[in-house]
Amino acid sequence: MADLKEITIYDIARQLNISAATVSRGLQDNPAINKNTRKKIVDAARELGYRSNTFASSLRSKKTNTLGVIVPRLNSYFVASVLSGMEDVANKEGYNLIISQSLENAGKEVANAHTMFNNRVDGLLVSLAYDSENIDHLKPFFKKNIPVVFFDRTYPHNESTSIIIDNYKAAYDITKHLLDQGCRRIMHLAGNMLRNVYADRLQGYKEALKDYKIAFDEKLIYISKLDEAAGTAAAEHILKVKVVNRPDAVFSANDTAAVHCMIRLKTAGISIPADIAFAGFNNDPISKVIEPNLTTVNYSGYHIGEAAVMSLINHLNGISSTKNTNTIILRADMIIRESSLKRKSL
Amino acid sequence: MADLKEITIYDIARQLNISAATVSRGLQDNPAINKNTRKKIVDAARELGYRSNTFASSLRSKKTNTLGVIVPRLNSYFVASVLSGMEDVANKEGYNLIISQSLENAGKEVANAHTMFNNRVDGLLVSLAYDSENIDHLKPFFKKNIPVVFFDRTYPHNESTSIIIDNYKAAYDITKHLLDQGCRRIMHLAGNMLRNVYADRLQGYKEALKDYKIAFDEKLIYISKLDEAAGTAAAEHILKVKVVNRPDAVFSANDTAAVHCMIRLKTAGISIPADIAFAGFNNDPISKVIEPNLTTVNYSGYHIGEAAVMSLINHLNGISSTKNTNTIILRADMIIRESSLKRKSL
DNA sequence: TTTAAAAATGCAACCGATTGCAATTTTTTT
DNA sequence: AAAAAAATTGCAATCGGTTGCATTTTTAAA
Repeated sequence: MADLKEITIYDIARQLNISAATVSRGLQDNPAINKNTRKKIVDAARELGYRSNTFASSLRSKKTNTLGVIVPRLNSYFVASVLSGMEDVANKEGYNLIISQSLENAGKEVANAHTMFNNRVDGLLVSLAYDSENIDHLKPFFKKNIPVVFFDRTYPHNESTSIIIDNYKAAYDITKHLLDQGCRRIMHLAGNMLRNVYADRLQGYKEALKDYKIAFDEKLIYISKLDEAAGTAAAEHILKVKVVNRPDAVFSANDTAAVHCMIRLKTAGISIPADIAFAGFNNDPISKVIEPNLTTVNYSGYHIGEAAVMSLINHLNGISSTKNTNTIILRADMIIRESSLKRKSL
Repeated sequence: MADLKEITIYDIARQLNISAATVSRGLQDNPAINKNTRKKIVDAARELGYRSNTFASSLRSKKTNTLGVIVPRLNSYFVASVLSGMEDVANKEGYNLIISQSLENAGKEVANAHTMFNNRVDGLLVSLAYDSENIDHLKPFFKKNIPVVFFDRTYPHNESTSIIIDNYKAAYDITKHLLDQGCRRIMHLAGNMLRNVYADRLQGYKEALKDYKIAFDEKLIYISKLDEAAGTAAAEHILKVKVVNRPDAVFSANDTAAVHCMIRLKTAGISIPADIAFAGFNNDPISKVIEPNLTTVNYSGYHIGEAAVMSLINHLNGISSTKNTNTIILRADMIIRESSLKRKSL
C-alpha cells in the first residue's frame, strides 16, 4: 500500500557515479554533455522508471510549460475542433493545456482567468464570453508580460495577437447571395455587438445591402444570445409581424439560432426557402440535419486552434513578437444549401 | 519590461515581523494560528498582491490539487455537460482540471494517460475511447494508488468507482416501447462490445425481445462507430435488404447514428415512423431537430460529472474508499417523440 | 503566586530540478 | 612534450512553500 519511492535525478546520478547537474543537463539535451554520457543517463532514466518532477522544474525555471485556454463553451463543434488543433500543436511542442469554459458568462470568465493566472500559465488563449464588457481580468497577464492570444471572439489590444476569419467579408458574401436570390427584406439575427464576430457580421450585412441600394431597416435586426431559445423567440417575433411586412430571408449569425428559428416557422406553416430563405454561420453539424439543409459559412476550427497555439509558442520562444503579427486571418467559405435557394440553380 | 517581482511568504513574513512558517500556516487556515495573526497575514497578502506558488507547494506537499480528465471527445453535448458538472465541483473543492480528448482513439488515450501521469494528477477521471482494448495504460496510476474514477464508458476494475446510468434498463425500456408500438423486426445499431454502454444496451434490447417471445436475429445487429458516416452506411445497408425483410424499427445506441440513418432513409422515400420507427440514445440536441423528432433516452451529464468528481475527491480525502462504493448509478429517462409513434397515443 | 496545560510561533531541514561559475578532462596546436 | 583551447563535468546556491519538533507565550488550574 505504501507508495513506491519516486526516482529522482539524484538516484540516476548515484547509479552512474556522476553529478545530478550532469543528469539534469543530459535529460534536457544540453549540448555541453557528452553524447555517451547522455545516452547512459537516458537509458538509466528509462530503466529506473524516472519521471521528471515538473514542480521542482517549474519552481526553479519559472516556466510551467502550460498554456491556459478559456472558451465560451465546450459543447460546440467549432470549439471542440479548435481545441483539437490546439492540443496537437501544444503536445508536439511540449506544452500542456488547461482548459476551462466560461459558459458565456463574464463572471465565470473572470474567475477562470484568475485560476489561470494563479496556475502561472506561460500563456493564455481566450475566446471571450458573450457578454464580457472589457478585459480588465486579463490585466494581470499584461502586467507580467504573459502573452495572450485571442481567437474567434477577440478584443482590440495592441500587444495581443488575434486569430480570426474575415467575418465582415463572409457576412457580406452570404447577404449578397441572399440578395442574388431575390430577397429584399433580409432579417439579421445578431449577437452582442461587444463581440467582434457579431459586429463584423452585421457590418458585412449592412454593406451588402448598401451595394444593392437597399435601405437598412433597424427593425430587421434581432439581437439575442443566439441560442436555441433565442432562435425560437425570433420566429415568434416574425410570426407576430403582419404578413406583408415579414422578412423574405433570415441571415443568422450562427447556425443554432437559424435552425431553431426554422423549426418554429415550419410548424407555423411557413415554407423555407419559398416564403423565407435562410442562411446561418459556422457549418455546425445540425445545419445538415435541418430540412431544408442550411446555407452557412464554413471555416476550420482546427486550423484556428493550430494557428493560435503556434503563434503563442513562437512568441514565448521569442521567434516573433506579438508586435509584429497582430492579426492572423484564416479562410472561410460559404456553403450554399437548399435553405437559401429560391432559384433552382447554384 | 522587466517582470515585477513576485511576492512570497517571506515578504509577508518580513513585513509583519513573523516567521514564514506562520505565514504559511496562516494562509492555509491552520488552526494552530491565532485568529488575529491570521487576519493580519491574509490582509498583508492581499495588499501585497501575493499569489501562492503552486509549484513550491506541490513540490513539498506532493499534492497537486489537479485532477486529470480523459474524454473520448469534447464535441458532444453529453461530454460538455459532464465537464461542466466536474468543473463546478472541482472549483468548489479547490481542484483544477486538466482535460484531454482521446478522439475515440486508443493510442491517443494512452498518450493522454501518460501526460496525466507525468503531470502527477491527484486523481483521474476517464471515459474510455471507442476501441480501447484494456486499461494497461492506467496501471501506473493503480501502482501508485492514484485513484481512478470511470464515468459512462467504464471498465471492470475492483479498485475503481464507476459512474453510470442503467444502460441495460434504458435499452430494455426503449425496445419494449418499440415493441408496444407493434414493431417486430427491430434493428439495433450497436457500438463496440468492448464498451459497457454498448454491450449493456444490446443486452437490454435482447432481453426485451425475449420477453416478447421474439427470436433474436443476428442480422438485425449493425455494429459501427456510431458516427455520421456509420448512420448513413446503416441506412444504405437497410436499403439493400429486400423490402419484406427490412426492419420495421431501428434502435440506435446513440442519436448521431440514428439521425443520419434517418436522413438517408428519408431521401430514399422511406417514411418514418410509418415504414420504420426510430429510437436513439443520449437526447442530443439534434434529436429535436430531425424530423420527425427522435425518441431517445435522456440523462444528465452534469450530474454524472458532479458525482464523478465528488466521489474522487471524497476518496482523496479518505472519506470513502473506492472499495466501499464501486458503482454509482444515476437515473435515465425515456423521451418519447414522433419518430417511434406508430399509434397515435403516448 | 506557582505550576501545569494549552495555544501560538519559530527553526531548519526538506521537496527535486536548474544553472552560473569553477574545476577537470580531453583535444588541438605549436 | 608543453601550452592553449575546447569540451565535460561538478559544486553549491536557489526556487518558495511545508512541516516535525522545539520554544515561547498565554491561559487555566492549583
